[in-house]
Amino acid sequence: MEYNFGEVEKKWQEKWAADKVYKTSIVEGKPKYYVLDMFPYPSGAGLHVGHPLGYIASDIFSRYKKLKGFNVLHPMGYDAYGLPAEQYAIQTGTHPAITTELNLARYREQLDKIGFSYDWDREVRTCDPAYYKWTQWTFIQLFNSWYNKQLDMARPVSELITAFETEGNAAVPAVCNETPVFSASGWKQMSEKEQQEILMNYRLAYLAETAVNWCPALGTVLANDEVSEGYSVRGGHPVERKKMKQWLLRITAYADRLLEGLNTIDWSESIKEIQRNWIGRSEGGSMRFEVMNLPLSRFGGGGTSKTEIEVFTTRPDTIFGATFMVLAPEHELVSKITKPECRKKVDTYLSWAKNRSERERMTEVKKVSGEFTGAYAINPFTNQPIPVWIADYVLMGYGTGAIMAVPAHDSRDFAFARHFSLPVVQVVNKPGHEATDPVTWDESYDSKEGIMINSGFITGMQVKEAISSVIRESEKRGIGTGKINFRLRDAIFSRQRYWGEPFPVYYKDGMPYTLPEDQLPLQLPEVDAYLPTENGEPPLARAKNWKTSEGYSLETNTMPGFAGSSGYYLRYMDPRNDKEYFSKEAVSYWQNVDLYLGGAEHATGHLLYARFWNKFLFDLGYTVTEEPFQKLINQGMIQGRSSFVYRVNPEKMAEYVLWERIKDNKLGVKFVQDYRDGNRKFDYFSPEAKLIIEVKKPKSLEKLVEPYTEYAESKGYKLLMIPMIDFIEPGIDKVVERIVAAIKGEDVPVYIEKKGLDPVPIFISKNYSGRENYSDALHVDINLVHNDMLDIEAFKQWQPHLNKSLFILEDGKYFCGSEVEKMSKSKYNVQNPDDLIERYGADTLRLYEMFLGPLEQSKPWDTSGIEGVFRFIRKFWRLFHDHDINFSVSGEAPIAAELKVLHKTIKKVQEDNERFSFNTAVSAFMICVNELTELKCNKRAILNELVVLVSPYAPHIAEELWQLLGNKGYVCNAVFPEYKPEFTVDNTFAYPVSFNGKMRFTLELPVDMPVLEIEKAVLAASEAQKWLGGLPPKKVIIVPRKIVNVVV
RNA sequence: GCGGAUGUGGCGUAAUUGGUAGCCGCGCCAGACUUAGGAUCUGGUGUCGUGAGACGUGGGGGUUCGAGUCCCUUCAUCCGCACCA
Repeated sequence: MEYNFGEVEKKWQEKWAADKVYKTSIVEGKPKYYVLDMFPYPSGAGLHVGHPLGYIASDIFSRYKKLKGFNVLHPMGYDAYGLPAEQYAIQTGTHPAITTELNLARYREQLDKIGFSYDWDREVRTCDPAYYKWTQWTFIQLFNSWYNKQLDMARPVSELITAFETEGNAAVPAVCNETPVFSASGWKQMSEKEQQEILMNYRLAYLAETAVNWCPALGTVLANDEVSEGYSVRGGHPVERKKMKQWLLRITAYADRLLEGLNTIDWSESIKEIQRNWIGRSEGGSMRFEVMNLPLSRFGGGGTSKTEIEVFTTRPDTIFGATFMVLAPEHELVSKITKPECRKKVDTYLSWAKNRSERERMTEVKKVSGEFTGAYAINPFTNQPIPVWIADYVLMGYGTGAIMAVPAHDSRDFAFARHFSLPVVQVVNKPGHEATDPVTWDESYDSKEGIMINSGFITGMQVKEAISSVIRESEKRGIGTGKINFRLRDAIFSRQRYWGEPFPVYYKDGMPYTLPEDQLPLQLPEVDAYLPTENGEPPLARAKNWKTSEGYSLETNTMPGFAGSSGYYLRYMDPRNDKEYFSKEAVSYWQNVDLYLGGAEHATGHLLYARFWNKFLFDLGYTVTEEPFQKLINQGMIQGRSSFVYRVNPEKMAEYVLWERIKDNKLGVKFVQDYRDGNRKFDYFSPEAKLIIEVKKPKSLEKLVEPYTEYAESKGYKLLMIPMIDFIEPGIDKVVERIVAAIKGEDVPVYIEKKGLDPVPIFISKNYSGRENYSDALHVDINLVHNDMLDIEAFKQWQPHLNKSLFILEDGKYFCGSEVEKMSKSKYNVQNPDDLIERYGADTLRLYEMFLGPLEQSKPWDTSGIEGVFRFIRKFWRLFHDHDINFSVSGEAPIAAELKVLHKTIKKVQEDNERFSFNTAVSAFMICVNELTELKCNKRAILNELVVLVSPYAPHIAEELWQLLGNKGYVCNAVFPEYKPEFTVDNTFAYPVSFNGKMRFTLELPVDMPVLEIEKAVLAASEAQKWLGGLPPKKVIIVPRKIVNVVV
């Protein structure tokens, strides 16, 4: 029987499910291996072929590890909260849970058809109360923790309270928001509310008024990683800065550990680099500059209030070159220090800067703008007064929102100084160069290489030495310290949306408190609409009785998407536990994820939050490893390959084709195109033949016959009016014949009346020369195209208006064009896996997706190669069957050649699996099957092993053959065959013999032949004489079992 | 502008340690079979050249007996970041 993939695949999928073949449990003593796919969000569109690429790879690796004796954890579940379902709910009123449920079912159905080895008993969904109970629980732990810098870990807030009660906050080594210093007695005198407000500055989950990314279109705030270039990543809506009170996670406390941890994990360099950039650690110093002569009257009375501007700089060494200062427009000191005479201009600048969108600000980076405040500060090292400016190239969100400007050694400061004619002083000298007058410079010298000049006590030092000297001196004088600054911001954790986890938080006296853990989960309430209330409160404010049993009102924000996905890999270890997040036993056995597979788009979002989440739980003693994902592989994107048909513009085509026939004196007379005479314009005109030719639709021509004839007669010209339809019927040749006749002076009718045809679309095959001059490319559904050939009948049925289409073919075929683009519905290039499985089966799809190329590389999806893989599957099947396709294997002992093929393949496939080179492994299978077919090998001893080898890639056919071979149990529980080198060794080696590095011939010699004898044998070979040309060789290089190179 | 990655036949790719460039597959060409099909099988297929042979891994240069692989330089494409002090 010819291989019936449909039947076989269905059969085994059902058996696997019925027997729970992929159910996993802890087996003490057996080595574990945890393979995880990135949490999918099941959208309404279902899977396209790009999604399963990673799943297939991880499934192959899971199955392989299982064959190698590992206890493999390979779960799957869904990130089920998300904006699309909620947007749909807003539009239609359908509860997002319903939409989500539908999408999940469809997703699951598609996944099942591909034959994955997931343990579905471990499935989790973020929107399931049994799951989000633990998301809420983690939030409570964050709320009740603070970060101890000294111990470098999170500690309970209760410890903090004890410290405040005994010694106040001055000596507490915490990462916290700015908090006034208080003593133990000060703490005790505070009201509960005041104490809670203080504690809020320390908590790892805290409520604060901050500038947030507000997206009006989505009606919610977004985290930094959810915004790109001023637009929301999801949906592409504009985002603006807005001050709001929001929950935040103090991820910045972990900045250093998040950075350090990158050195311990096996991730691609590019993702690590993206994370490093995102964390943005920079080392430098913080320095305070005193502002001179403040207008004291503004503070009511002649106090001695000292105002200082604090700056952060990575180049404290250049302080002697700091000739002015710049504050961000939003800086709190701006209004305080601005002199009355400058106030008007400053205010104008402030309102201009404020009204500028984020977008404008980003695109106009190169435009220099700013305003002088009138104030001066003292450079603490030069003791010179330097002007204080405001400018929006200084960002409030980074450092202190103020800088000391060193125009000689910072390109932005340089541009600013030039624009406003501020002084530039050189303080670093380029090694090996003389100092020059900065007036002559075209750009600043930003390098960290050089010797200090004009710099007081650091003059003559190297930059590096100068940096530490200045920091030391600043610390001594109490005007600054060494400081490390991060670009990373705390993560905004509130969303003004319905479809997300409710916060386990209620408000008492305006202060937030967390619910007791035994009241979790706090379930998402029902609402009458998924929109904000009239007063702009989030949708949860619509819920009836959204209060605790004591009557305190509950938080109306919900958590963001990354809340549920940050710790899901932990929950898979023990997914049905209702007492704990996960048991101690489970986490100490499964530890962390060994192999994590997913797209690179989560580089700064999920992958950073999950690492933070895990580290926090590690500090609390729940997780057992610092890093959640040991090895990360980012599968490349699958792009779409669009197909095009070319719709002819008949008028343009007729003109183009005709011109090709009459231009360059081809008919013996010269023609010009687009001839003009006054207001009249004609398509072609030959002054020699006094002939005008006009090509148009019959309808247009009819109207023109009269005026044109009149005109032609008045000028003594001949006139030909050719309806476009003539080019198709009777055809271009007949048209040319008429023109030739007219040139010869024969009597040719001006216009032969013709009925215009109904306008039908005309499509021309791709390779007609000149086609691009008269046709437009239109996307055509890729399912109507095979190997770039259009299925014309199917195309006509595709859309009603194409029904009567005409085609201009090449060799009776219509060839389509193609282009690589994003896979999208509107481009008709979406390939859905179900169609391919229907036609070729899941095994072929799995093999083909792997065969496409290296896993991490992006590539266009092109089905033209799938036939080859399909052929391989059938050829593989035929190895086990005789001519009449009856199952037939022999029990005979295999011969050496067969064993060699098998073991060569075992070795290759094992190595390829280990290095995730699945494309080359598929090649190896093809080679193996080709060679065994050649050898007519149907021996059980060989084929049994081969089936195991193939099973991770093509599990269904492998399972069927495994059973036909008479084995007990499932092939997925078999043992990976052992490679035996003795079967692959040869006793001869075909040496490639090169002359001057160019391969000329091969020479078969015994493997163990000594070098000297090889040389003799090579030089004695008859082919060698030709290349030696009678001369003795200069040198002979022999690498045993590799190569011979003769230098002449 | 900065950072990262990638450039090999008509196409997807292979070459794991510096050692026969182009494996495997698609496509194409020729042939066989045939109930004409988008089936199967066989052979061929980097470029130029009738040929011996020459050339050939984006371009240029270098190291080496030998370079797709190492070094320098340059170009192109893709991705990420971008006033980050």
